[in-house]
Amino acid sequence: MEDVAREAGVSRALVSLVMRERPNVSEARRQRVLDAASKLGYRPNAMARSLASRRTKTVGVILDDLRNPFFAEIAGGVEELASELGYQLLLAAGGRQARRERAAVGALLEHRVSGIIMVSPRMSAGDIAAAAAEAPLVMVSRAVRGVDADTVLINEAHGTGLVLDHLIGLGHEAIAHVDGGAGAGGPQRRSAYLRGMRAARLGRHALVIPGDFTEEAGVSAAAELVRRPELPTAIFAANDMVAAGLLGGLDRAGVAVPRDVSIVGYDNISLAHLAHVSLTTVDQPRTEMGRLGLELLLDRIDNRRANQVRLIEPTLVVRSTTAPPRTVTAAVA
Amino acid sequence: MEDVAREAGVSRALVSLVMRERPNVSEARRQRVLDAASKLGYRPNAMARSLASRRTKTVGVILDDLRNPFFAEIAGGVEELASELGYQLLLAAGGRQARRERAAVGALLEHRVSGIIMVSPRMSAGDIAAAAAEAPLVMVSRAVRGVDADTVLINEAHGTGLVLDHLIGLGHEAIAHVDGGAGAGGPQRRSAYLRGMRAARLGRHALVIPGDFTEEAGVSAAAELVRRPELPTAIFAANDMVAAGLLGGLDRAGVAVPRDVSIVGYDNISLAHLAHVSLTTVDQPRTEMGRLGLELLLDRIDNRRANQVRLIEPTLVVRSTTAPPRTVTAAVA
DNA sequence: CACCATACTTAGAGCGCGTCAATATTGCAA
DNA sequence: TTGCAATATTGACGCGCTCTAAGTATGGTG
Repeated sequence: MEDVAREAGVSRALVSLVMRERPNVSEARRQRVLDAASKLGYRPNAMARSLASRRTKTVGVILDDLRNPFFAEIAGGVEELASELGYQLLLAAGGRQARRERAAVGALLEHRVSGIIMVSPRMSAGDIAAAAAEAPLVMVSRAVRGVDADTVLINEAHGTGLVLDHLIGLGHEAIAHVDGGAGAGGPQRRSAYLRGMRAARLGRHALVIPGDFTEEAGVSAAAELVRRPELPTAIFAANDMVAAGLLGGLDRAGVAVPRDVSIVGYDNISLAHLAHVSLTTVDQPRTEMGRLGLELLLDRIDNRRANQVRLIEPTLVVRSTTAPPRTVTAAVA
Repeated sequence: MEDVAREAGVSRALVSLVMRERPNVSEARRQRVLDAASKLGYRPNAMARSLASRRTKTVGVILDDLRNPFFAEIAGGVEELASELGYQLLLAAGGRQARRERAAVGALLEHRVSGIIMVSPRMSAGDIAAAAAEAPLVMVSRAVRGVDADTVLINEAHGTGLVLDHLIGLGHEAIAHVDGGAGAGGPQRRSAYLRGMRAARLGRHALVIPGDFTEEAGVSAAAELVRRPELPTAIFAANDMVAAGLLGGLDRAGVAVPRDVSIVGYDNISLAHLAHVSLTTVDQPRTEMGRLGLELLLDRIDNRRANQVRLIEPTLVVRSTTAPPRTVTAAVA
């Protein structure tokens, strides 16, 4: 900085003012400073800057795994807005392990990120509260009571309701659910499913196949279902990966979709709309979720205010894996 | 740090030694310091640390877009290894625009990252050389001559060769190619395709449909192909997204795959192995590419040595979108 | 003319650490 | 006892910047 000042023939303070893009600097001097800087290849040192100013232009993002498109797309949304606003992104994956998540939080805090966005963390509520006490925190896709943080949530009950309404509207009664285990949204979708089935007086048809959010879970759920004496006429999968596994597993077992069984997924990941999959599914606007998460975070950083919960309404995307049940079709024919 | 020292009844220097996990500190004092630190909620300040030590435990990653699984999975590989080694990841997307990429590089350099991994950058060779002059650089999926950087490359010629050998082995002659435009690997695959066709004395059948790496390109390529008097018997798509678009577009046009046309993709992204897509494609080990990129980068950081180029050999994954051409099948029948 | 806003300089403290040299303390073996 | 290595302390400097306070120069306004 000294060198730049000397080169431009101004004081070090003025260089600092120019670098921070502060007003009350004449255009002429500004240019001379910028020219000198680029001539000398000078770049302000972000570390020194944040040390001195006690502020950072970085936010941390913690997610499960970048190789999971759901997380990658949310991170993409965060990144998009962050780069628009000149923020930097420090990214860490927790791999569904509370221990790794805690380590990630620690690393982010050591870097004094100005805030943290956690996407469906697996950590305990206590750990989350501890993190929230040290930095502004926004949770996406997980709710924890009594934590000083903002939350971006999908209205899972609504999404599940859309699925059931769609299937029941088609005439289905035997609607099974392959659940997502303990992961984000899994329990909510399962209980909304059970509630919905009872509300539609289909409680006796309710059937939950345990699973997780992987394609393998869908494959083995398919195997389990075909072993049973009777196949349900529709299956609501906890997410699209599971649905894809179901599609594959049922296909190999000679069960035609949607002729023999209708399938609905959840997430609307990119593969869902491919013509050869064409999965009926619940769309979650992931990029928006990421952007909204960062929006809340930045708002929280500079205006302290009450915790907010943003409920995002999912929508149903009807494609080709759902149709009226076989018996109904037969009756119509 | 002062406070921790006071609380533990030791000197500030000792706290520093403990925090840096240096040897020659007695276990007893170590524990006292760590206890005091956790009691006071002390966290070393990574900014101050790197300012003072002139070293950073962060690496920067620049890619196109996290919402593209290809990039997300490479980033996932980098993240995986980074977290194993205690490195932090600063991530930025360039959105295929040289301007944004330059800005991202600038931001990373201001943060004094200890190195940068660029995944198929769009920037000019000059810009890349400039970046390489300021920080250790590793490029993944793009080669630039005369730049002081390591490179992780896919052997595109080999991958394309695998595709053509497979198709020609099945009896195909009219093999078209939907190309990927100027993006990473696109030109290489196209020219390897053209070379391969000529080498197989099929030059007269060579047909390149311009496209890019999107599903839409595949859809419109399908439309273009069916408008022609004669359909090729096989199509080599520049990547899986294009292949997926082709599958969808051909399906809507009533062209059956692989009965009427065989399709081969490139990348083996997660959707490719789904039963309902089951795309024959060329597999690129993306996680490995990411890990290898970081490995090279860290090696470069602490042992200055000659530039390395690691050529990764892709493999062909034969699934259900390829079969002998119709005429041959008919002849056999 | 005094007055004042704008532009710029000077000087220096301090952000939270790492680093280093010099020195002190301890335990333990010879 | 001496000696020595392993531990620990002290004090000071500097990393590259921000920020404050106080001051100087310049030009325009009433």
